[in-house]
Amino acid sequence: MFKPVKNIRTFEAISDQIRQQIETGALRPGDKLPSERELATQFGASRNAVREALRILESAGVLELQKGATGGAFILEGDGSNISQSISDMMALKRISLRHLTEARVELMNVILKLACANADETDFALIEKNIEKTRVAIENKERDTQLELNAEFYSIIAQATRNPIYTLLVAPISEVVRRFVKEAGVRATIEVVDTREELLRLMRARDTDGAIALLTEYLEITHQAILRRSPSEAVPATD
Amino acid sequence: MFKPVKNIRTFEAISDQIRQQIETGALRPGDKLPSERELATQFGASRNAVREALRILESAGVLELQKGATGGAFILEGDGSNISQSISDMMALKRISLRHLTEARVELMNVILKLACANADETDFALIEKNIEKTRVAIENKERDTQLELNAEFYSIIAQATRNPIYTLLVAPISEVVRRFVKEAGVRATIEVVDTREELLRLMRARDTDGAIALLTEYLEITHQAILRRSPSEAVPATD
DNA sequence: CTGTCAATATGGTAGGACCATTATATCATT
DNA sequence: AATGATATAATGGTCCTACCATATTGACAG
Repeated sequence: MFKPVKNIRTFEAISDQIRQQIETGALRPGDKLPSERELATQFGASRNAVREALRILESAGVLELQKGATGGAFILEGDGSNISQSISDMMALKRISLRHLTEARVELMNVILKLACANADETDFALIEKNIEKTRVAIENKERDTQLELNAEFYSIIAQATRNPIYTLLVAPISEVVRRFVKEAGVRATIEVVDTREELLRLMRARDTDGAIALLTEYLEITHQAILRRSPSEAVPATD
Repeated sequence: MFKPVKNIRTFEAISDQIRQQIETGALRPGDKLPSERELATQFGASRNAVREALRILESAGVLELQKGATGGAFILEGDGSNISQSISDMMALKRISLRHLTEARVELMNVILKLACANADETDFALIEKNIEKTRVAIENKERDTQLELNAEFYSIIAQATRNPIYTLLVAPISEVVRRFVKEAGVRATIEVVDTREELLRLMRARDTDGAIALLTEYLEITHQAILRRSPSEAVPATD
C-alpha cells in the first residue's frame, strides 16, 4: 500500500492552517489577522496565494475583509448564511423540480413547526407578529421585492424558534429557491396570505401543533399550485 | 431615498455571472469553461480576478479545476459534500453543537425513512443489502476507513429511495460531519451495527414505517452518546 | 508497433506596481 | 480652543508579467 503523492496547493495549506487555528481556539471571533503582505512573509508565500486562501475563508463565512488603514481580515461569529449559498448552488446544479421542492418544504416545515410550537416564547411570537404587519403594508403598497424579503424572513423566524440553528440554515436556501420560482412565475401575493399567517400565529400561540401543521401544509400546496398555473414549464425539470 | 453606492468587487461580479449561467441551465454539469486567460479577456478583467472567482466556486463545490493541457474548470454534479465543510466551520465557531446535529439528523432521517418506506422498490433494497454485506466484511477486517465510507453510502441509498434529490443533498454533509466526529473520537463500529441495519431493512421491506423510525432513532441516539463518551469536550459548545 | 521525447496548453506561484478606501495625524483658519 | 481642510500611511483590490509544474498530444526513432 502506497500513500498518495502529496500535492497540496499553497493556498490550501494556508487556509488549512488558519482553519486549524480557529478549531483550536487560537483564533476567536473578533480577532484580526495580520495584513496580507505580512501573512505572505510569515507563510513564505506570495501575496497571491494568501489572497486566495483568504478568499476561500471569506466565501465560507469564516472571516470578513475590510478595507482601509485599520482594515484586515476579521474572524466572524458565523451565522451560517454561507451554507445557504452552498445548498442553493447544489439545488441549481441538480435542477430541482418544483414538485421536489414543495415536497421537501412541506416535510421540513412540519418538523420545524413541531419544534417551534414546543420551544417558541413570546419573543418569537412578537417577531412573527411584526413581520406579518410589515407584510400587510408591503402587499397593500404592491412592493413585491419587500414582500418576498419578508416572506423569507417569516420562515426564518419560525425556524429560529426551534432553538436549533441547523433548521435556520436549511430553511433559508429553500426560501431562496422558492422566491426565484415565485418571481419568475409572476405570482402576486394577495391579502389572504396575511390572514393565513395570523391564523398560523394564533395556532402556534395555542400550542396547537397539529392544527398549525395542517394549515401550513395546505397553504404551501396552494402556493405550489399557484406557481404551477403561471409557469408550468418551469416546474418540470428538463431531464431526470 | 438613495440607492446604495455600488461597490461590487470584480471577482464577485465574475462568480455571480457564472453562477447565473448555472441557474439558468446555460452551464450544466460536465461543461468546461474557457481557460483562465481566455476568461480574463472575455470578462475584461485580470487573470487574478478570474482566479479568485474560480477559487470561490471551487470551494463551493460548484466546479473543479484540472491541471494540464486539457485541463480547465469543469462544472460538477454537486453532491453536497462541500457543505460539510461549511457546517464544520460553523461548529468550530461554536454556533452548532453535536446535540443540534443529532437532533436535526434524527428528525431528517424520520422524514426520509417515511418517504423511503413508501417509495422504495426492490432495487433500493438490493443496494442496501449489498451495502450491509460490504459493511460486515469491512468491520470483520477492521477496515475503518472503508467502513466509514459505507456508512455514508448507507444513508445516501436510503435518501435516494425517497425519489427526491433534495434529501440526498441534505444527508450527505450531515453524514460527513458525523464521520469526522466518529473518526476523531475513535469510536469503533461493532458487528451489532450490521444487525441493526439488517433489522431496519427488514422493517422497510415490510413497509413498517413506524418501526423503522423507532429503530433508527434509537440507534442514532446511541451513536450520539458513544461520541459524547469518547470526546465530551468536542461536543459541548463553550458558550450558548 | 512501441517507447521516447519535444511541443504545447493549462492551472499554480511569484513579485512588483498602482489604485481606491479608510483612519490618523498635522496644520491652518476662525 | 475648536473646527475644518489637508497630507500621510496602511490596507485590500486590481493588474501585469514572468516562470514553474503538470498533463496531453504528436512527432520521431527504434
